[in-house]
Amino acid sequence: MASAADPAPAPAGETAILQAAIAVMAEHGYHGTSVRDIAVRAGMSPGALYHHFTSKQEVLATIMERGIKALLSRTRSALDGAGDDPADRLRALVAVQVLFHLEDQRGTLLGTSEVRALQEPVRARHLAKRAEQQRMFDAVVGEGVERGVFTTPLAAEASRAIVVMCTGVAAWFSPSGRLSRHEVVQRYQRLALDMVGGPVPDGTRNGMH
Amino acid sequence: MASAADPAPAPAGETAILQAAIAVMAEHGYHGTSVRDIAVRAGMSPGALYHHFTSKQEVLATIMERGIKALLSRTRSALDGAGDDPADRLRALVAVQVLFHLEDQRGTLLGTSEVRALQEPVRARHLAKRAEQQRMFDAVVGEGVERGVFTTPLAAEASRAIVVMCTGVAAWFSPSGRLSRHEVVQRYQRLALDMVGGPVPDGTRNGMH
DNA sequence: GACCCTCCTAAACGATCGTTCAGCTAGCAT
DNA sequence: ATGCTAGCTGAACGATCGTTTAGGAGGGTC
Repeated sequence: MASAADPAPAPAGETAILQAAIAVMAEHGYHGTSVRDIAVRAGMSPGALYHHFTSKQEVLATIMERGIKALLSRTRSALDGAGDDPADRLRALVAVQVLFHLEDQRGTLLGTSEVRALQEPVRARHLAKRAEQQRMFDAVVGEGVERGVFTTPLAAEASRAIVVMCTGVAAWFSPSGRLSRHEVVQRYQRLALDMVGGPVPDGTRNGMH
Repeated sequence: MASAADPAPAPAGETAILQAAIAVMAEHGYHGTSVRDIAVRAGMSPGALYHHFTSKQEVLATIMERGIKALLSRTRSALDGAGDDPADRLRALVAVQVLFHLEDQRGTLLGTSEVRALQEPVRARHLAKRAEQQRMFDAVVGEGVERGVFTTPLAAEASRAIVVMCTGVAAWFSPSGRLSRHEVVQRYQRLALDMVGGPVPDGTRNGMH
């Protein structure tokens, strides 16, 4: 019964290593983090790490692959349940993108700044998945423009800016800050729709002065 | 006469070290770059580096301090010459922010991902200057909203998103790509004004369907 | 010619790096 | 009891790290 009640069950083995690596690498970067740093934080000796991973590089690769896979999966299922309206679909994309990077801020910092530390061919695979993620935004924005729901002449630029802006929340958000996660999502949905020239709630449209 | 004609005069001494450090550190990060890497690329032996800097850390500090100082200086003088209209002032800020990060893409990558490698008190000073830079955007957006030129209810979020979006160009821009620097500037000016609910040229305003 | 200063090289320093290895322990199957 | 395996410890390995040191080449000044 203790296992269900523990708020932080102090994970062991592979899970402990991955959590420790995310924490330490997010702060000091891949090359700024030693295998000893990771092992100590995971509560084991340096050698024990090599029972679960073949190298420090494989630890990073595992973190990055699972992270991008989870993001792509959540993004796809959000689109699946978003209906047909381009504005709804863009709101769904933004909600997932913002929430994902808010829930795993340290993982996001790793994902954005340590791609360069990945060795091939993992690095190329990772970049391909990031491009795939971007393409889902491009498609939703592009369809909105085709249908006349979005009026921006800068679909490609707006789409890229939206992804960058949503990823950026991981760099400044604080759970004890002024805004809740939900409020951040709502505001970024509005900003995204403003960028593509999409519809916003009655009485609050920009330029209605 | 050769010195004036050489396209790349192969800098020596301190300049060579700084240029080499920016190039190598932008690719592999501070901890992923050795003093030997920097020295070899600068055309000297590792020990020679210590005639110009007291440590590898001081090399990074010099790069970061000069970079943020140049950005702040250019931003301030852009505002000085921008006139009174909030839209013009925001366009001036965006132009500087985009151009600066396009002209020194590698320096930008360093500036955004290696702040964590800076030691105190340089790190704190650097973060303070970054906050100062953000505050200049906040002030321009805030005044535009006060005057009714910008209609967004999300001034703070839009301001932060604009800075993030403009900084982000360093990550994807290619001089041989589809867009010139000038075109990027113009499009990002438009995106920024869309985000704050500002005026855009006649016949192209969003929502005019 | 003597002196100094700038800039450099070559070699070496101790520390720390990623990784390996021999061996110990606890649990489970036979 | 015996054997097997998973998970771990502690010590050690060669390599590379940031930095220091001794000394030399070259140019300007008295």
